[in-house]
Amino acid sequence: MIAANPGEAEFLRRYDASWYEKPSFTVDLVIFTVRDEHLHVLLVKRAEHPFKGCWALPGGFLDPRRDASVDACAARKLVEEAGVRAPYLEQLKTYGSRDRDPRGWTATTVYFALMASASVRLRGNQAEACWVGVRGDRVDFDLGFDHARILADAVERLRSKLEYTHIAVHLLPEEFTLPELQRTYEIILQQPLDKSSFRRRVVQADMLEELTGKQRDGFGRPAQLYRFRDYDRQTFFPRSISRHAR
Amino acid sequence: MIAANPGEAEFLRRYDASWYEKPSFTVDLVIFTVRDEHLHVLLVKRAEHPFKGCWALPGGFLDPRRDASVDACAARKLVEEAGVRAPYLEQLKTYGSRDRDPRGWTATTVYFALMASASVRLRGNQAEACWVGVRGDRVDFDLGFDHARILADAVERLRSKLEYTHIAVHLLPEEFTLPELQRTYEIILQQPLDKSSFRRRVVQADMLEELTGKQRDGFGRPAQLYRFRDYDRQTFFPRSISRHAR
DNA sequence: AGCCATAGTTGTTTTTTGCAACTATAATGC
DNA sequence: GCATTATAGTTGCAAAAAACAACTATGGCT
Repeated sequence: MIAANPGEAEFLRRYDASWYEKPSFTVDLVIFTVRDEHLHVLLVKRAEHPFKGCWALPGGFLDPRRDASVDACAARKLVEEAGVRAPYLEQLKTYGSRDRDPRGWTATTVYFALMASASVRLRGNQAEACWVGVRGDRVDFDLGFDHARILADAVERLRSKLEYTHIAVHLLPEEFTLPELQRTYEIILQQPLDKSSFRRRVVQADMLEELTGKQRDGFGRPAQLYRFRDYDRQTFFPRSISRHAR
Repeated sequence: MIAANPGEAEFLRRYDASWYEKPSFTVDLVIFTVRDEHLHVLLVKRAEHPFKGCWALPGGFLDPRRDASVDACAARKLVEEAGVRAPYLEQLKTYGSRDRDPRGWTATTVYFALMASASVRLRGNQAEACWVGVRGDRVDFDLGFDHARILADAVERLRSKLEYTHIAVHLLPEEFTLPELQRTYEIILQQPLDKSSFRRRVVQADMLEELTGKQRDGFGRPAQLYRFRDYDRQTFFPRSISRHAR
C-alpha cells in the first residue's frame, strides 16, 4: 500500500486499523437476589486464565454465529453460564478499555438481572458458582478484571431504580405479601420504611393484584398475598420511595 | 485440530469463533441542544456506503490503537466527527445485532451529549453536518441503520433525566436566568410549568449560584443571572419536575 | 381465655404543592 | 413625565400529600 503523502498514509493506516483490529467483545451478568435478609450476587470461580481461581461475574465472549444480538447473548449466558432463569434482565452499561483485561483491548456489555431466591438452581457449566452477600456496594473478596467497579455501579443502579420503579417485585416469588415487599425495599435501600406510607404508595400505584382468599401464614396475623399485575410494563412512582424513611 | 470426541470439537470450535470472529465495534453520538424554542439533534450526511447520502448520527469505528477506552473514543469523536465541545457526555446504551448493519455483525455504544446552542461550531471532517429539529421523539426524515430507534431512546432518556436531575443547565450557556432554565424544561418536557413552584424547587436544590449584580436585559424587568454551582456533581430532585405541570 | 406477634387501618399533625394575586423594574409610546 | 406593557420575582392561602403515632384485626401459642 503506497500513499502519495504522509496524510493519506496515515488515513489508510487508521482505516485499516479500524476495520481489522477490533476489540474483543464480551457480555457479563450481575444477577441479584435477596436471601437471608441480605442482597446477594451470583459469582463464578474462574476456571481459566486470566484471574484463574478468582471470583468474577458470569459471562463470556459474544459469538456472532450463535447470538443474533447483544440482548440475545445476555439471555443465552443467563442460562448457560449462570444456569438460572430470571424474570428481569436489563442492560446496565458497557465497559471497554485497553487495560481492563491483560489479554488486550476488550469491551464488555454488562446486564443486570433480578430473580427470586427460591428459583435458584445453580448448574454452572464448567465453573463453580454461588451466591455471595453484598455488603454496601461490594463483596468480601477480590474480583477479577474491573468487576468490583461494575458490581458497585450495578448496586447503585439497583438502588436508584428501586426508588422510582416497581422492579423489586422481581426479587420475590410470583406471589408475595406487602410486608415481604417492604422488607425487600428496606434490605436494599438499607433503611427502615414507614408501613402505612409504603402501603399507600404501592396500592395507589395500582401495580398489584390482590389474590383474594390467599394468605401467607406465619407467626402473627396472616398476610394478604398479591401478584404483580403487568409483568412487562415499567411502573414509575411519582416520588422516591426513600422519602418514607423514618 | 483433532478432538477426541464431538463435545471437545464443539468446544474448540466455539472457542475459536469467540476469539477470532469479533463483531465490529463503533461509537455513535446523540448530541442535543435547544435553539429556536425547539430541541435539536446533530446529524451528519453519510459520505460512504452503507446508507450513503442518508442522515445519521455522528460516530464511527473505535480504534484500539488510538482509543484507550470507549469513553475516550466518544470524547474523540465528539471533536473529530461532530466538531463540537459539550459539557455533558454520558453513555446511553449499546446496540448490537447481526442485522443492524448490512456489512454484518456490529455493536455500537451510543453516548448522549448536551451543549449550549451558542457554542455550536460545525466543522465536520468529511461529512456535512447540521442541527435538526426533533418533533416528539423523531426527526422529519429517514435515518440510516437503527438510528431512529436510538434517537427515540435518547430523547426518552433525556426527558426522564430532566425530571430528576439538573442536567438541563448543560443545554444553556454558563450564565443563564431562571426563566431561561424553566423555558428549557418546558420545551423538552413539552408542557408549561408553574413559575413559583419551579423556582422554589430549583432554589431549594441549592445547585445554582447567584451572580449578584449581573442581569440579563430584555423587554420587561431584567432577570437575575445564575451559574451552575458544581459542574461535576449530579444533583437529584426529590420529586419529578413534571409534577409542576399546570 | 389471655398473651404475643405480626398485619393492616385510621386519624392527626406537618410538609409540600397548586394556584392566583400581588409587587418590582425595565422599555415604550404619547 | 407618565401611563402602558411586558417580563421578573414574591407572597399568601387552600388543597393535597406525607410523616407519625395510635389504633384495631387476626392468627398461634400456652
